Amino acid sequence: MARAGLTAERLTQAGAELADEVGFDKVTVAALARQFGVKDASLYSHLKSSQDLKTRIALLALAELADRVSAALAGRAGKDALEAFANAYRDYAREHPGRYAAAQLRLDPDAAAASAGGRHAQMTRAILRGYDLTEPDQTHAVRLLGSVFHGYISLESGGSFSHSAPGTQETWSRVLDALDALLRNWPAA
Amino acid sequence: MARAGLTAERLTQAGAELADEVGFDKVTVAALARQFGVKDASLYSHLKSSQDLKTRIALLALAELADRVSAALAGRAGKDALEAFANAYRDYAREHPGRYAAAQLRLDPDAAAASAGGRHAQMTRAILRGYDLTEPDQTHAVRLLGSVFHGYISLESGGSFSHSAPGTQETWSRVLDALDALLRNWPAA
DNA sequence: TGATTTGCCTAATAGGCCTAGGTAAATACA
DNA sequence: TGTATTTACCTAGGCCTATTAGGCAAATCA
Repeated sequence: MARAGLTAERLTQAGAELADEVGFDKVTVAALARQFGVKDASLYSHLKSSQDLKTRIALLALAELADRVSAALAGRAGKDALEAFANAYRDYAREHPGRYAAAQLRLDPDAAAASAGGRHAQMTRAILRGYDLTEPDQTHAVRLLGSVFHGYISLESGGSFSHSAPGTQETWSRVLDALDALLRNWPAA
Repeated sequence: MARAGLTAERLTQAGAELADEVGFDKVTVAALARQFGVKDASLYSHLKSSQDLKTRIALLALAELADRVSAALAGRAGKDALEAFANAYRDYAREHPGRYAAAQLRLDPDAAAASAGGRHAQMTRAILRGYDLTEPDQTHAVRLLGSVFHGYISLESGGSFSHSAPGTQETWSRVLDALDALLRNWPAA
């Protein structure tokens, strides 16, 4: 009987594509096995568990996203960098909703350490170089930016903004204006 | 054989408590049946499906949360209202992580219409009465506040802020300061 | 008290996760 | 090139969750 040529990498890749098509929560070992025309049990030679599969997809997404953000950020500073950064996240979430959902998976400490999480944190800090903030305000600002972007993308994709005017694109760009203004005039403690 | 006295309401309440104990995603029909010492199938006289159970818990959480926020907001305006509002959300999420997660469930249009979602939107707008914003900036600001609070609570509860100094409480209060400053000086388009 | 409703039961199907142990295909090696 | 080893995939089976169909007994009502 011909072999399907499974590897952890191919399974992870296929799992990521499946996630974008049907939703991250519907990525199951069984569904993935179906895609490759093999039995469920066969995947366990390559994956430790269903959780392992999900973690791998999350790590893939975090790395892809970090690459994109990094590319978007190259050569930019100030508001230009802020916008590029924010748009890179939002665009990725729109193009790859399943992967983006995977990137929100809570990782165990080992996986988190091996993830691109550190790159994301560094890049967020890099944006602030264009603004005049010192510690601990820089950390507060990093956390605020993370919250706004994550929150906005999450609410927007959940449809929370789709029931009222104006359009979300307009709000997005006004929110970026507002954040830029805030970072330029960060209130003293 | 004595009856357990199940009703949709008791099941929803117990499901909400279970969610806070073990996580919303671990609330299953089977687990709930176990708690009441009945068979899984028995719950289907009261619930349409597992999805129905989750929706009911979500509606319960949204209503409870709206009540809390409403109480917190009474008699306050300006920054005072902003802080009360934000703290009401954050405190609820900390006290009831499972219910808070349930409140993020994406509801179908029918359930959404019957939910306390409208009250939440109204209350967010109410905060802005203390600031000098007109449409469409008011809507932009509502969306920004929703994004920040949702994003912050989500990241904080996921542990994203727990690996670095300073503490999240300090950041939280500086973020509220920053939002207050931003709303008082909202940049013109 | 008898009739009706209904709450909880048993039984059974289907799907997902996962382990143990087998067979055949690919690879290494002599 | 034939043989030995590794390994990719399979069968079988156990356990968990979701859900439906149909039955009996407890509660309720006439």
